Amino acid sequence: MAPTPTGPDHSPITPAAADHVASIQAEWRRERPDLDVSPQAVIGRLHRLSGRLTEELCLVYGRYGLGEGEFDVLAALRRAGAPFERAPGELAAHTMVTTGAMTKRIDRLERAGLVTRRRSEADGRGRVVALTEAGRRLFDEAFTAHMRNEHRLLSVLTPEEASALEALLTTWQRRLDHPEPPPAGHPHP
Amino acid sequence: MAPTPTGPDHSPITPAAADHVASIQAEWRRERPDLDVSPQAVIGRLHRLSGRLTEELCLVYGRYGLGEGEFDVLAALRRAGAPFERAPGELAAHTMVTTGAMTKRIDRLERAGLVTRRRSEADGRGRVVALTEAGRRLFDEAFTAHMRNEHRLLSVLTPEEASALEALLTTWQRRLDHPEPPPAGHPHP
DNA sequence: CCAATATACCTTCCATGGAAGCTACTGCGT
DNA sequence: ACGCAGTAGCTTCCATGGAAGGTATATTGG
Repeated sequence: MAPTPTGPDHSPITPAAADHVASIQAEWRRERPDLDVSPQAVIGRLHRLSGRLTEELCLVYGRYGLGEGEFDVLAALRRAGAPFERAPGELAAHTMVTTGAMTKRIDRLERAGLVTRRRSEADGRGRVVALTEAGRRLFDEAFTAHMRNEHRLLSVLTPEEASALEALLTTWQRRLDHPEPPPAGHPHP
Repeated sequence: MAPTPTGPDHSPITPAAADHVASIQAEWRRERPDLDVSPQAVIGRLHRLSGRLTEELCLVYGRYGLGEGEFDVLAALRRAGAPFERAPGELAAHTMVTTGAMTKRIDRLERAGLVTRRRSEADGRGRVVALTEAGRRLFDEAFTAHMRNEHRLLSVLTPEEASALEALLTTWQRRLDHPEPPPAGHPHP
């Protein structure tokens, strides 16, 4: 579905509800008055906003012939620093996909000449994926554009808003990962 | 076996970095000191948290034999209110997928006996997708569990934190949709 | 009424990723 | 040395969704 952000009418796909989530909540309150659907106000909006931002980011990746997956792999290699090498398993862990998916991402990048794959000298089971010079150049350019894009997307928030949002997101993630840290005691079995 | 003093040490796929995003930013500051990567603090965390929450939600969907897509379609039908009917195009718009994807979702739900498909009487081109009694029962049960799950996930935030987060997310989404609303004027042709 | 165009859904093909199993290699215990 | 368990990456199959085009029906101008 072409989002056509510039498109005039196109109301069918984008109900253009000032706030889609709010109207969904209203419908649930009518249909299931027995439930408290207030968490959707946060979780639903987070989900939608995340999707919206990802969509925008992918537009930039696409300009460099990259998908989100390929971009992430190149980023992990670039972040490693010279000589820009990592094992496939490391890359899979960093980008949160299975090793099977990583194999295929590396296949595509190798075919495009952006990375090379060779056997590890230290461990015959292992492989080493390395950024090629072409890969590093393309990625550095793409990443620069990517950061420009992220700045643009974030620029509609004030620095205070962005900072408050960052803190809340960090807190939430941390508390999900570590359910009960405050009450000291019980080191548990 | 890894001692991991404090580490919950789960799967190798989840590096369990206390804050993965922060360490990624540190790497970028070392490798690309020319760029300001601060937006990642917000966008990266939003992306990761969204993925984490979606994962948790899908676990509940799965307990009822539903994928995220099917759950969304059933939700849109259920929200419509009795007799729980909508056109495929409406469903596609509500759930933000293409009509092609919607056709396949409806195929699966129809095969599972959760919805029916019939021709529209008013418009021969149109179809009407309706929740079956079995579909409504299954979904109402699944949705109750889903909301319990969302309450659980949100419960690690205080009501004040949740409310602040909701406000920030709403603001961001709104400003992305409507780039320049404040300077009143130009009702434009 | 007929032709031309628009609409609504479906079909086909392709891209991507997960799950599970396979293969090659390492490293340890005997 | 030798064999076996563990590890790393790869392969296969399947599920899901997007893009583009096809088909049937509706609508409109003549």
